[in-house]
Amino acid sequence: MKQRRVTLADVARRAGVSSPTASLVLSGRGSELRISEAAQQRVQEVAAHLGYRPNIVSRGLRKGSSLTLGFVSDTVATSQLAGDLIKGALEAAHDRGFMLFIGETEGDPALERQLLDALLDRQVDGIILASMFTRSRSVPAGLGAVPAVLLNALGEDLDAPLPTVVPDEMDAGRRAARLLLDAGHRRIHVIGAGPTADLVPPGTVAGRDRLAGILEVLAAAGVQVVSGHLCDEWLPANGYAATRRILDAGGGQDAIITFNDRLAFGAYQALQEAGLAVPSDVSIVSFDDHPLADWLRPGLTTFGLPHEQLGRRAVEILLEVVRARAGTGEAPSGVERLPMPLRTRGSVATCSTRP
Amino acid sequence: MKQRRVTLADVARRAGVSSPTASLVLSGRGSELRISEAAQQRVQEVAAHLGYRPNIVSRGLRKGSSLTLGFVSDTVATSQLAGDLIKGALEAAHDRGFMLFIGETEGDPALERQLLDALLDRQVDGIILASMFTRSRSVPAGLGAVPAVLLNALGEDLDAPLPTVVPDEMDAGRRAARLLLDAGHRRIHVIGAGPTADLVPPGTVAGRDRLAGILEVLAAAGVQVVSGHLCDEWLPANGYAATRRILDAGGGQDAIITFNDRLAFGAYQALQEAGLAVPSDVSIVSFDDHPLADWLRPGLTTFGLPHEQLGRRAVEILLEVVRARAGTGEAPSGVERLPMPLRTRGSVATCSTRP
DNA sequence: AACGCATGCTAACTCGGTTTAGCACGGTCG
DNA sequence: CGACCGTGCTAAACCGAGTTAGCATGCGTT
Repeated sequence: MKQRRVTLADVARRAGVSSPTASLVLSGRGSELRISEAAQQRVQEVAAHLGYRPNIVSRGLRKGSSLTLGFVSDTVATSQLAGDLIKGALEAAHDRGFMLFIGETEGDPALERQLLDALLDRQVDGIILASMFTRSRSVPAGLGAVPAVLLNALGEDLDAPLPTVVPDEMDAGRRAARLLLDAGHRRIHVIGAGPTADLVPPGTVAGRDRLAGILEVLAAAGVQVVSGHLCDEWLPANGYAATRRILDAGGGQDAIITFNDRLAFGAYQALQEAGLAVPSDVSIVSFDDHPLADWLRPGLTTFGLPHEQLGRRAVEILLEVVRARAGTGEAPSGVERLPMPLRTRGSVATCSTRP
Repeated sequence: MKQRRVTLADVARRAGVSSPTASLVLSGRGSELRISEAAQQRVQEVAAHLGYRPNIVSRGLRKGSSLTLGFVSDTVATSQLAGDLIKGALEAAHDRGFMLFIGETEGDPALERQLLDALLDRQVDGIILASMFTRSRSVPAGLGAVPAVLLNALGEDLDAPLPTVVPDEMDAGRRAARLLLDAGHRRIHVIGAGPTADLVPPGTVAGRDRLAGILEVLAAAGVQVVSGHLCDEWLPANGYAATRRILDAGGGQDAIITFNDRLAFGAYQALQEAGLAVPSDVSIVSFDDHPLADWLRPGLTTFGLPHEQLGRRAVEILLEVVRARAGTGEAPSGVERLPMPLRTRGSVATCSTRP
C-alpha cells in the first residue's frame, strides 16, 4: 500500500544514466545539452513505464517556484459570488498547472496577516486578495515580496498600486440608464443612492460608480432623475419604503433603478400592494442578479456580476505578473473592469406615452 | 522590495553558531541536545529580531510532511453547502497550522485523477474527498498512498474503507416523524419517497436513510404512512403535484414530510391555491434548511445540514489519520454521523383533533 | 599519565530535484 | 605529434531545512 513514490534517481538508475541527465531529458533540454537520442529515448520510456511524476516540492525548493497560488478572501461561504469567484480562479489555475490555497480572513486584519505569512512560508508564486463586495482596502505590507492581484477590491495605496480586477459598475450604470431611455422612459427614479452624485452610502464603490454611470447617460440625454433615495442599507425594507415614497409623490409612467436586487424585492412588494403591475405600470431595472431575481413574477431585469470571469482574470493577470518577475513578458498594471452581463427578464416595458 | 527571506543560515550566522545548532534550538530540542543557555538565548533573540520563519517547503522536503491538506470536491460553487463545508474545513485546518488546497472535479473522474495527482505531487499530508450531495461513490485508486477521508459521501469499497463523515439522515428522519407524532398527528404523508422503504430515488443516500428513520419511528408507534410519493426529482413542481394528489384524496388533519425544502415550496403553493393554511390545516416538516425556508410564510420547519461541522470534523479526523500514520495515536475508522440541526419555524402545529 | 566522562557544539549527510562547470573520448588539423 | 574541437555525458554544488554521528575540550579519577 504505502508504496514509495518513484523519484528521478529511480528513473535514472533504471535507464542507466545519471540523475542530471534524466532531469535534462525530462525537462526537454536534452537536445540542447547534447544528450544522445538513444539515451533520451531510454529515459522517456523508463519514466513513462514507472509512472514518474516530479516532486513539485523539491523542484520548488530549487527553482523558487511552487506552481501554487494563494487565494485570500474575506469570505468564502456567505454568497454565491464567493463560490463562483473561487470556481473561476480554480479553473483558470488548473488549466495552467497551478493549485490554489484558499484562505478566509473574515475581515480580520490579524487573521489576514497570518494567512499571508502561511502562504509565504509555503513559497506560493503569487497571491490573490479578494473581497466579496467591491470596496476600497489598504494593501497589507509584505505583499511586495510576492506577485499579487486585487480581486473585487480597490487598493488605497496609490504609490504602489496592485493590478486589480473589478466588475465595471459604471458601465453597468450607463447601460441601465440607456436601457430605460431606449424604452422611452423619462421619469426615472433611483433607489439606493442619489439623486446627486455625492449622495452614496459611504465606502461602497458599487454605489458610487453605478450612480455616476446613470447620471452621465441621463445628463447626456437631457433627462433629470425624478427622485433619488439614499438608504442606510440595501435591504427589501428600504426598497419598500422608498417605493412607497415614490408612489405617494404621484406621477405615472415611472421607471425605477434599484441599486441591488434586494431593494427591488421591496419595490415589487410595495407596487403589488398598491395594485400596480410590473412592468406595465412601473419598469424596474436592477443590479446583482440575485438567485431570487429569476423567481420573481415578472422576472427581474438586472445586471449580474461576472463572477467566474472575475476569478479567472485575477488568476490570469497574476500569472502574467509572475512571468514578468521571471523576466518574460510585460507586467500588467492598473484596473481591469469586466462588463456586467445584463439578464433581460420581464421587468422593463416600453413606455406607452412616449412624448 | 523584493527582499530575500530570512533563512536559518542567516539566523545562525548572526547568532554566531552553526545552522544545525540554530535548528535544534528553534525546534525546542536545544536542551535535550545540550546547547548552552547562552547560545539558545542568542539564537532565539536573533530569530525574533530578524523575523525568521522556517520555510515549510524545505522542511517538507526533509520531513515528508508539508502542513498542507487537499480538499477535492465535485462542486465548490453551486450550493451554500459547498461554501460552508469549505469554510468549516478551512477554519479547522487553520487552527492546526495547516493550509488547504481546494480542487473541483465537476464530477469528472479524469479531472479528479488529475487533481489527486497534482496534490500528491505537492506532498500534501492528507486528502478530503467531498461530495456536495450525500451519495455512494467509488474511491479512486492511489488514494491509499496518503491519508484520506470521505466527506458527505459513502465509499463503495468495503475492503479498504476510508474514514467517513456524513450528516445523520436516519436520525433526522426519526426526529421528523417523532416531531409530528408528538404534535398529535396520525395522518402523515411523505413526499419524495415511500410509502415503503424500497421506494426511494436510486443513488440517494439521503432519501433512503430519511425514509428508514421515518418508517422506523412510525412503525414503533403503530402508525402507517397514509401516502408516499416517490418523485423523479425533488423540485417544487414535484412537491406541488404530490400535494395536489394528497388533497384530491381528501382526508383532513394531514401532516406532510417533504424530503427537501424545494418540494415543500411546491407543497406550500398547492395548499395556498387550495385555500388551506399552513400549519393550521396542514403541518409540514422538511429537510435541508434551504436559504429560502426562512422566507416562506409561515417559516418552514426543517432539518438543516450541519455544514461547517461536517467540514471541521473531516479535517479533524483526517489529521488523526495523519498522526496515526506517523505512529502517534489510534487511527480513526468507520462512519461518523453528525446530527442535523432542527430549525423550528412555523410550519408544524399541534393537531387539534387529538384522538 | 592515562583514562573516563560529561559538556557543547559542528561536520556531513539527507530529502528530490535543477544547474553549472567541466571531464573523457575520439577525431581533425596544423 | 600535439593542439584543438565537438560530442555526450556526469560530478558537484545548490535550494533550506532536519538529523546523526562524532569531535574537541575540560574536568575528575585511578
